[in-house]
Amino acid sequence: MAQKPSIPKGTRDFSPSEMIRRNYIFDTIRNVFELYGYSPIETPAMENLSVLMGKYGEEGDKLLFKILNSGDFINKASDKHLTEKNSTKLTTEISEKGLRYDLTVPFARYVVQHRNDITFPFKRYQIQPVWRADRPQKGRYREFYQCDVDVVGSNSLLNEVELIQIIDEVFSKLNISTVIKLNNRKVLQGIAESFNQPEKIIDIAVAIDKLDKIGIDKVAEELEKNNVNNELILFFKEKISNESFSIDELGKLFEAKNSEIGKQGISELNYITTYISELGLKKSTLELDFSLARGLNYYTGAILEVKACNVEIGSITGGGRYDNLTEVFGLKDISGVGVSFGADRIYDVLLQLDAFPKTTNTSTELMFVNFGEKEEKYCIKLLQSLREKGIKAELYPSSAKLKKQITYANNKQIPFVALIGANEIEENTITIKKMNSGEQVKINFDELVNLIRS
RNA sequence: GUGGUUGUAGUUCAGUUGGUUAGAACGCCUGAUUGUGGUUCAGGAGGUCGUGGGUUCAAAUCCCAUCUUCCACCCCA
Repeated sequence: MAQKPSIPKGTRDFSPSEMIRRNYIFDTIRNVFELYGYSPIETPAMENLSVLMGKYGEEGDKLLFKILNSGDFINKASDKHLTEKNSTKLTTEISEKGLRYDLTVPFARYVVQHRNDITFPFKRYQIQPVWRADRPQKGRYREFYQCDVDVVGSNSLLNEVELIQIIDEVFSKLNISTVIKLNNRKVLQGIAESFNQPEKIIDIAVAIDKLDKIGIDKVAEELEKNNVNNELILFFKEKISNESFSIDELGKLFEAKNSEIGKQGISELNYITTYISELGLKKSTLELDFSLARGLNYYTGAILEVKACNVEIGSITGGGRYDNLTEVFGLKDISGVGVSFGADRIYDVLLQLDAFPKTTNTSTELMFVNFGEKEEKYCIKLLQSLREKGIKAELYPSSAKLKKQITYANNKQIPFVALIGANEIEENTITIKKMNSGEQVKINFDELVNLIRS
């Protein structure tokens, strides 16, 4: 009769064992964020569409989940748009809220809205789910978590340096080797400017970003299609796609063409790489990659992306500097820079590398077997004392067959089981079964505490 | 959004050119073992074959729709 229930496309349930692992990732990331002086905030799952629309480009708007207005929304829609069946125009009349697409735009809104309560520079982190109406694939979901760290109200490049350190710290704690790819939008702008096509910057960015994936020839094809001039295409073909092409060469180009923006991009990159090479990284390598562009078009300065070594998966972290994000909400001259860790992909990477810690101390350490009413009353007091000492313990809730109770402990991987029957109560002892060996010992309460702690 | 792919027991999967009662392994439950799990042995439960419609004497099998899964594009964490 009842149909099997299900969940929407691209969403997932998480079992206890998955949650233990997910929390391990979140806890690690959170600890690093706090170590670097960032404070947590949260924002609502839904935002007004006016906040979200237009921030992610045309494609992004399509990927927003929109929420229908309450009440008789269709009655309030205009007949004109209904009969025209114009979805875009109709949407604005029947929906005014949407689920957040990322954490950066809601954060910008937050900063503007609370500007009087915030002392700048404002360093915050935020770990919450986001939603995208994308077609799901592996490592790509419609609901997923982002872990964002941003600092707004500071132009200092020290922030970029610090973010790279945070990335290195997080992945070294998670035991993942990574490559951090770094570029600067100003460099790309400088290139576009040097070849007299500054207006093509977006097309160029979108095309060149695919270099690793489709190769230089296809990139050139796409640039041609977008009417980018041959001189520029040739430059990409001969220089940018060439491994040995250096930052100094690029600098010379900008000198020759007198591109201020390009020169600035180069000096920013040099600042960051010099700092990082002095500080050193634990488990990551920092690489300049002039083909890195990133789709989100609010970036204006440094852009970076992190890939895990030895795992075929999209980028697991990305971010950059954005100068004008708060401006669209009416607050000028506030620059921000931040990165976003993709917890779900990090989970997949850890799984593939088999890099989750073997011991998870989050589950029960001791279980009391339940022999009956009298024993239960006796055990529950011991249980309370153990919990007060910080030991994770539980009492089997009914006096089921001993076999069933021990099977339960076995499946839950509880290392110690306490058997307290009439004899033990009389003797004031506790029989402990060590589940890994099957060995049993009779001890007292203090000895038990020491045993579990050892 | 475009093109392709997938769905059978709790799980992973068999299932012949459409043909009687849809199978296996693992898991689960019961017992051997009434105070003892992971091993062994014996037995048992569990499926309107994703959903809805169609073709046929007859459909898990063929057709259509729909949902879901995975993949490529697009885009991205």
